[in-house]
Amino acid sequence: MDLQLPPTLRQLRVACSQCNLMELCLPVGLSEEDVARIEELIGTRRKLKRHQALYEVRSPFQALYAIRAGSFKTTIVLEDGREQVTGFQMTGELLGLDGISTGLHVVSAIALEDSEVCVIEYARLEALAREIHGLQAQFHKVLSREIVREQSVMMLLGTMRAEERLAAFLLNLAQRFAARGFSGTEFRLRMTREEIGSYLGLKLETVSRTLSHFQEEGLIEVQHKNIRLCDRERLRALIQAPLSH
Amino acid sequence: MDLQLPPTLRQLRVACSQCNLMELCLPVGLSEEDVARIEELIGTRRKLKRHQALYEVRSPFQALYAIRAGSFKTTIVLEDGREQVTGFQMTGELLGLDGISTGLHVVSAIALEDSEVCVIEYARLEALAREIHGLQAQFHKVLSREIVREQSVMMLLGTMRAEERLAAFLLNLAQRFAARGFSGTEFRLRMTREEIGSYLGLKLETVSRTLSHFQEEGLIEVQHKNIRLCDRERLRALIQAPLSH
DNA sequence: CGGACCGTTGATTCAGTTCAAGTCATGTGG
DNA sequence: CCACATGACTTGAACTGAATCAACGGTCCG
Repeated sequence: MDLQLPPTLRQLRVACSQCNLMELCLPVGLSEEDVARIEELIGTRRKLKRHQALYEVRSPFQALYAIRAGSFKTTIVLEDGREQVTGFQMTGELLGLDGISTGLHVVSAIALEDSEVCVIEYARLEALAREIHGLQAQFHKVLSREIVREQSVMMLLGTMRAEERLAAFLLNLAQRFAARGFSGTEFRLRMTREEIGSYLGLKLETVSRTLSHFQEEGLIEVQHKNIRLCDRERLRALIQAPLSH
Repeated sequence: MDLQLPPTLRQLRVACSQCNLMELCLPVGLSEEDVARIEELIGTRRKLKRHQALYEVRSPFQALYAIRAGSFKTTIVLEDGREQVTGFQMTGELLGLDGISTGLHVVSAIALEDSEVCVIEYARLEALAREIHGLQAQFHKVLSREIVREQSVMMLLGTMRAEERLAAFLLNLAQRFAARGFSGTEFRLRMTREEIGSYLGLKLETVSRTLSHFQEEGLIEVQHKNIRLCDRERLRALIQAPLSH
């Protein structure tokens, strides 16, 4: 049946039920029939090139976006031009939640590599959430999870030292790669040192130095954007008791 | 009719429609009849003494709390005991959103003064949100607003200098007091210098020094916990261009 | 009314920034 | 397909904003 649709429409209809991100995305824990109904939600998909904006700050909000492939950063800009990365999002994660509050986006979402998202029209999501209990519950959890995530970033920025921030960052990335079936030990950073620094409240030089330092200590191996975690336990211990010298 | 109920029950039934916080709390923008239905939601109220916990980290989540009177801080604790204040909440604001994600609270909520909250059982809220469109919409906005608020704290912690952080903090408080019908120019801090510092990622000495500095500059008057904003414009300007000396 | 907490201020230290120089990688146009 | 330009990363040296350590005054609560 799908095969009879013209190619562009066929592309629109790759179903949630067929998507290997199902258990990371909105349809978590839903029955088969509910997932079928959710598929109505996914209007279109959108491809983005590296550095392209999925949405910009102050643009009107109408949709959420589920990342199907690739990764993004979200950034907020101060009037004087200073920019802060507020998050890095990868496959299966939802973008756009910031817009619900005022109807305008307060961050920009920029692709870190060529990426593809599922467009979830918000009005339809709200309507469907009223009908499907599990979808409502899951959506609320996603919103709350974002609140919790940001709280741990606040912790990181407010009380941790540079080493601890980097360690927490690497472990968090590793854990998310692992949850997606990739190696949690060896991975490629999709963002620059400057973007990492912006996220962690550090300068790019500090990020670079700290990574080198970790390498000297045998905690990780760094080769450009390729990271290998050699001693996860010590890295984890670092978060509570930073290297003392 | 209310008067015929025993005192304890009467207390339970002070209605949203009678509450002067209505336009700050969940019932924003609802019709009279919908507000009447929301009143079913508000199970009980709870009074807390200063320093008392409304909920503790890791405690099971079943309810949200609307602050009826008083104020709170939310804190998150690292395993080594370091603590971070993640927010200050005042009248009309909602507490407990962090628990939705996992069913356990990830922060503790502590009263900064003798306070009172309305208990909103979460299961009932979800059920009612499925029926009342406006309630659902408003609840999602509240969740999103918290995400946005935390993003601006991330900005503050990640890219601002001590002076800017304090200025942003004071202006934010002023704006919230004003929204509640209090003076946005003169107010009393409900929290200690240490708590402010924890929130802003500064030490209490830095908070104290910076406040003194603002006073020398004629930006504010400080007397213990009483603050008076003398020059709002310069304070605001500070956020983009910190005092250079 | 006494004691613990809260806040202020000063001197010193230090983690991270800033400035600078140079290497390496990437990708674009000739 | 190479050459060159640009952006990304590393490392070093000097600087600085905020932390730390310390001492003291004020206040508020029990």
